[in-house]
Amino acid sequence: MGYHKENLKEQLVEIAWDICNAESWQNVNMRKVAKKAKVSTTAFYRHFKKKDDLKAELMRRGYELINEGRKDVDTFAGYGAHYIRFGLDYPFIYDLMFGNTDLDMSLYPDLEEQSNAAFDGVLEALKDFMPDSAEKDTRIKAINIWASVHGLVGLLRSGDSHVYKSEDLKWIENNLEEYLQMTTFS
Amino acid sequence: MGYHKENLKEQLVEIAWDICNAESWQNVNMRKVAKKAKVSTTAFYRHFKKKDDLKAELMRRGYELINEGRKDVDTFAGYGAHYIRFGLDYPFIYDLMFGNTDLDMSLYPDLEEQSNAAFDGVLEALKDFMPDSAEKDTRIKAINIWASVHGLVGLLRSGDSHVYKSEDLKWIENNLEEYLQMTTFS
DNA sequence: TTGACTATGTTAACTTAGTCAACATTAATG
DNA sequence: CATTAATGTTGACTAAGTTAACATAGTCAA
Repeated sequence: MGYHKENLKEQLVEIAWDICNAESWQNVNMRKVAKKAKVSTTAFYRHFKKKDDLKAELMRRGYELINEGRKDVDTFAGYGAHYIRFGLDYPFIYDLMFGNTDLDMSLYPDLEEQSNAAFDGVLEALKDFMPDSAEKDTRIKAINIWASVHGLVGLLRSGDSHVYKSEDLKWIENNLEEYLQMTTFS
Repeated sequence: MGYHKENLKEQLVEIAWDICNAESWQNVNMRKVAKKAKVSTTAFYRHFKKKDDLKAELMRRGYELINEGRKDVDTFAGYGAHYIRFGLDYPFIYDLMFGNTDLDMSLYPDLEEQSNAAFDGVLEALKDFMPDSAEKDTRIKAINIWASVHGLVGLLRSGDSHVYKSEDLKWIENNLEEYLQMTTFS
């Protein structure tokens, strides 16, 4: 009877992912994760140096998920919509990835790589879409789109307000492609 | 000799603001704030119910600051630039305001009001700028601009990367108005 | 097989941080 | 002046990240 677990590291990450995905990173703590894995609280430290490492791993998986899914997309607007939907489908994972995680990405090369790949996607897609533009203009545009997409996710999630009406947000959410077309290439 | 402090509540908020502004909200803790104010750790609880109240107050002041400053601005692009500069000048306060603060704003009406006013500003300025557009289009555009501005602050702050070159970011930062013009009304 | 080294777990305890309860003092009010 | 409300203090509790010391299991060379 296993004093050692099957593949504890993987298990811990999955448990943490599930909690984070369902309830936010705030609700992920060592004692809870350990209990679900049926190990002692500190078993974690045999596989990670600190809690931040776990966070980084969840983030990395988030990017991985985005980057995989994007391979099926062909239109440019569909591309942006893909990112936005990720933010809506995995809100708490998204928070982890794009919130102000005072995490130093350079400490986690695998994470950094996935993160860069995500932005790369936008840039490449844009190049195909507007092949005649000057290189710099394309990059600037990509930055703008990236910015818009992320800002929009925040707004869509923040919901109603006396100023930006929820009917607008609903319309946008249901017409992501059209919205992106409207605002990106007006 | 004052067993009671001059205006402790105000003092605590200012100390917290300073720490947060310089080092991020993560580094604001009751014991540190109390020590700087030369009172006991728990004196805080005579003026606030919990730490979140302090966070809400800092956020409210952040919005207040943005909203005041914006009265001097006249051009639309200048307007967006004003928001962006706030994000760059007060990065940690900005994080507090627009990061994923799982704070329920509806619990803090004063905060909510300032927050709404900030978005309102964009909408009003836009209406002046494109008076002929349909109401709904204007609102959608406002959402898009709001989103872009916030996303951009994030990018400007995240700095270099192998994909979005820092030279682009520098250019944008030094030419905010032009960038906004380019991307908003292309 | 054995013995030693390494990986992986466990227990106990330390630390930091938010918060509360009980008590003390000051200020204000009738 | 006596009472009461407001504001401070001390001490303690709790949650959560983390470390140290110890235990066991697995691996691999002699």
